[in-house]
Amino acid sequence: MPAPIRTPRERWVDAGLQALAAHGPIGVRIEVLAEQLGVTKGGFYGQFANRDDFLEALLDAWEKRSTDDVLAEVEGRDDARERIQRAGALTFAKDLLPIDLAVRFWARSDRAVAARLRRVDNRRMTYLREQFATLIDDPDEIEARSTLAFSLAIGQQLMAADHGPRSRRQAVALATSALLSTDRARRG
Amino acid sequence: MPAPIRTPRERWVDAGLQALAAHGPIGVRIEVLAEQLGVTKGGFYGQFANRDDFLEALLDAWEKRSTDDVLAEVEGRDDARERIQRAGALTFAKDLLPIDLAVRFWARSDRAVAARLRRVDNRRMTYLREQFATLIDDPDEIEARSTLAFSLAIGQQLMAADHGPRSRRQAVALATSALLSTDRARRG
DNA sequence: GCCAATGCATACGGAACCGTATAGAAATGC
DNA sequence: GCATTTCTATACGGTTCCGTATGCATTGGC
Repeated sequence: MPAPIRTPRERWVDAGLQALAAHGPIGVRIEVLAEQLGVTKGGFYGQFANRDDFLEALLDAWEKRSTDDVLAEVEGRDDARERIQRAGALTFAKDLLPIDLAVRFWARSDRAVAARLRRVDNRRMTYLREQFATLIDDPDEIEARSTLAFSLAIGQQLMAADHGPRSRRQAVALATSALLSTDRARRG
Repeated sequence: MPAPIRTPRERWVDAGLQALAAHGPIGVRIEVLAEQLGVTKGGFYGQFANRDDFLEALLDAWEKRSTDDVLAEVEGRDDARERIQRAGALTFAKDLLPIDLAVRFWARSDRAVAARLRRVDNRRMTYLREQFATLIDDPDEIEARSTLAFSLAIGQQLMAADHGPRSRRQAVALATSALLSTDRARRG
C-alpha cells in the first residue's frame, strides 16, 4: 500500500552532518539541505518533528559512528602501538573528523551536547590509557601521554602552521613516535 | 559641532567577538548585537559598511590581540621554560581562546580566514621552536615537541574527557612537564 | 540659547528560513 | 486498472535578519 520513501532519514542525516561540519549547528538549514538533495522540505517533516529533533538525530549518528563503529574495528590488532595509531586514524578519519570538531565547538555553548561529548571522549581516553598502560607503568606518565595523544589528534586538524621543510604528516609522525617511545620510561 | 559617538567601533567589535566565539561567524547578527548593547542597528551602518566589513574588523582585532600584544608581553622573561608556558598561557588566555577556536573553525570553510590563521600560527610556532631550541638540539625532536605543545594548547580546550582522580589542570600540567623534560634529549 | 552636525530610533522592503496545511503524485495490493 | 496509502511539491503565515531612508534629539561651537 505504501509509497516508498524517496529521501530516507539517512540521506537527510548525511546532508545534515555535512552542513554541521561545515558551519556548525546554526548552519544546518532544512530548506538548504532540501535543495541540496533535490527535493523540498515537504518530506522532511514526515520524518523529523522539527529542527531540534533533527539535530538530535545528527548527534545520535555522530555518537554511534565515532565510538561503537570505531572500537569494533580496532580490536583484533596485536600490537598496542598499532592499536593506538589505528584507533586515532579511525576516530579522526577524514569523513568523521570535521563532524567531530563541529560537535566540540557546539559543546561549548550547549550543555546537552557537552554531556554527550564527555561520554564519548571518556570512552576514547579510557581506551587510550589502556593502550599506553601496556607500554608504560607510571600512571602520571600514562595520563600525560594520553592527554597529549588526544590533543594531537584534535590539534593537528585545527592548527594552520607550516612545519618548515616537513609536511604536516611528517610533523605529526614525529610527534606520534615521540609519544610512543619507551627509552625513558621502562615497561613493567 | 558633532555629537560624540555613543557606541564606538570597539564596543561593536567586542560584542561581535563574543558572538563569534559563542556561535561562529554565522552567529554574528547585527540586530542581536545591537540589542545586547542597548541600541538599535541605526548607528552600526555609520561605522561599518556592512556585515562582511564588520567580520573583517573582528578578524583584525583577533589578529592584533593574539600576536603583537601577546608576544610583546612575553619577552623579558629569562627562562625558556617560563617563556613557553607564559606564551601559551597568554596566547590562549581565557578571553582570547574562545575567539581563537572560533577562528580556527571558521578557517575550515573560508580561505581568506585560513590564510590569516596560517600567518598567526606560523608566528606562534616559530616562537615555540625558538624556545625549545634552547632546551633541545635535535631538530626532529624540536618539531615534535613544538607540534605537541601547540596541539595541547588547542586540545585541552576542546576535549571533554575527565582525567580520573586528576583535574584537567593537573593532567595538562603533567603533559606540559613531559614536553619540557630534558632527561632524554641532551642540551647542546 | 540657538545652529549645525551627527548618532541613533524608527520604519520599511526584501530575503532567508521555520513549521503547517493541502493537494497531487507515485507505488503497492488487490 | 483501481483504491488506498504515503511521500513530497506547493503555498502560506510568521519570524528573524540585512541594508536603506528619514527624522528626531543630543551635542559642541558660538
